[in-house]
Amino acid sequence: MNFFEQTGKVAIGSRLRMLTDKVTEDGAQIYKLYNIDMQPKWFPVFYSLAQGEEKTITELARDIGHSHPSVSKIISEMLKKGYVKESKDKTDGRRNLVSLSKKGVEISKEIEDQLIDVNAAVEEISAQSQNKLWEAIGEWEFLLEQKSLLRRVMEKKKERDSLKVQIVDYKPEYQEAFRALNVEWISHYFTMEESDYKALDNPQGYILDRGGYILLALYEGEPLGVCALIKMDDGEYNFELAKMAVSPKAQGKNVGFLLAGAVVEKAKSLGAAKIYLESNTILKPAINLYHKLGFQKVAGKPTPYTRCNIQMELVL
Amino acid sequence: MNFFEQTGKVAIGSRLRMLTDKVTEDGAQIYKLYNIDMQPKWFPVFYSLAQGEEKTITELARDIGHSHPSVSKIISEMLKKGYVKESKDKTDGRRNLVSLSKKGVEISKEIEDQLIDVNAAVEEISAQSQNKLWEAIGEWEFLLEQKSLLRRVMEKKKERDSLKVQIVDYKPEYQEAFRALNVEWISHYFTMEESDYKALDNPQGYILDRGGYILLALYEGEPLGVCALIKMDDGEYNFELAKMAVSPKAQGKNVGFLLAGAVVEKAKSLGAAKIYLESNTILKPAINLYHKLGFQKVAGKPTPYTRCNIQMELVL
DNA sequence: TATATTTGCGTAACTGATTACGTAATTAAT
DNA sequence: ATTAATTACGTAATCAGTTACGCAAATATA
Repeated sequence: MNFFEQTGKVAIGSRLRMLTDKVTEDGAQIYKLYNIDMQPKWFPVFYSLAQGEEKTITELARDIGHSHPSVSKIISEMLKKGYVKESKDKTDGRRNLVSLSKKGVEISKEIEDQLIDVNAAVEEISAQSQNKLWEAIGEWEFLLEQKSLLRRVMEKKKERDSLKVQIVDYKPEYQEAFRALNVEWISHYFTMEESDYKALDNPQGYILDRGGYILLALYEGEPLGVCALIKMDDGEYNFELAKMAVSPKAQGKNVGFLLAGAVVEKAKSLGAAKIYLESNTILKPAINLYHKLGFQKVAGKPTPYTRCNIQMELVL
Repeated sequence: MNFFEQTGKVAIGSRLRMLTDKVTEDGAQIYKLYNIDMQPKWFPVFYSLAQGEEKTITELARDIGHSHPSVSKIISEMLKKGYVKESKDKTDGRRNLVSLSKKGVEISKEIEDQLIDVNAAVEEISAQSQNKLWEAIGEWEFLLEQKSLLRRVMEKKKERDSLKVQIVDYKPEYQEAFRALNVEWISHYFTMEESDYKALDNPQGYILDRGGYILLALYEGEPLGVCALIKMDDGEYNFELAKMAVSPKAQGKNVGFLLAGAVVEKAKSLGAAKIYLESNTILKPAINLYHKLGFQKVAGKPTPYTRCNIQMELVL
């Protein structure tokens, strides 16, 4: 098993599967040892029924943590052996009440010695181990219940990505990147308009000199995201979030979220009251992002862009 | 998961399987998160090949602990994706040398971040656990390697059975059992002979009074095994092990071994030099038992029994 | 040198689970 | 009282592995 020590914990799934196989392997042999005509996979169902009460297929499935078709199949196999009997529920014709037959009850008595011995064997292994497998499984079940492995990995990914992403202020040397990243997506989804060129060709005069700001997200030093805060001339101290662009290369690297978050923080620290933005509903990831940051849909503002079909606002 | 706390450790296989499923479940999603077009089940093969060298199907299978058909199938799937390339070994036409293609090497670089994050996620779970699953698996793998679960269960069974089996000296009240148990097997496999009746009908006169002994094995108080030591009249102080019978009810309960062992001990403690016995090779379990106790095949002694086709002897 | 055994590996069938889907019975809603 | 939604559960297809088997190539043996 040296292999798994090399791969690292990613392989925990594979490794678990192999141990499962090894533990399960001997199952059939063990029943044979006790002269019990039973398949290992029947055991959970069998045990659940041995508690005495009649149970439906679905109840059994929930009990033992299998899907109901699995239980359905197991029951039909046990039926063939005569270990269980079925009866229709009188008040509910869909339900199939299953219980141990006389023969099944006999088997359940014969099986007791086996349970004792297997238990003892497992305990023996436990006693020779520093780390208790049984308890470790319980802890994992609990922790995965709280938060799935996928969710945990997503968090780790975000953490790591965040370290690589650096938010910086605009400098003239970034003008080309600011232009290119915006042209890329605008011309992909729509067509460039008059006001686009104005802002992208001359961010200094059109945005910064008018009291606006531009932030960039550098991923490992390379500018992969840009976003402008344009001062609005509505009499109050509000900004429009505009010209936000993230390179497809940065997809899934959390760049958009970090950048937009930084922009909101910037506006807040400047003492702005509101951030306004215009977008289009076909840009679903963007809309989702704005929503996540707290932007709410508003309507009715005049806009120079034909591509705008949704307007949003965040009160700071 | 309350269910498993009730069943006891017998269900460790089921429980392991369910945890395996849960851990594996998210696998495909995780690859998607990193935009990697790969199936979780490919990972072990992929990882093994990423070490650089060309490997054959069989080498890969051994490496990752799968069967070779499994690897064969995985390789053919990865081939379709263009992640690996095959080439025939020039010196051995059977071998199929597999290595990562250029595309595969690219993927292996992309995958690195994912390995880091999954590792971190697993470590996080570990840090929140008292019992380390990863290490516990390692310990189980080691201990099962040393001695399989089946073997351990067998030992536990023997221990428990031995406690229930009691070896006692013959008393007149056991004469019926002594007779019945012997008649059962002799008439099942052969036919009762003159000398059988003599010994079975009158053990006192025919065996005990002539310096012989009879031991019985009681299983939970019930006599299920009998065995006689008949003093031989060959001039030395030797015994013949005879009229050994174990009830089919006691099958697999270790009764035969305990009984025969006790008989050998008895002879030894009496200062006998040898134990001799006659049997038939169709009684395989019996022959095995004698063999296990150290009896060796001998030949040439005269015998009154037509059913005897093998003679054995144990020098004490 | 001929023959037997071993090895590599692909195909086929099986296994123990799953998800997907369909049908019938029950319950809820209008 | 219909109609819609939910529930119970069986069948079929799928999945990721396995064992069984057979062929061809290589190696060992007589």
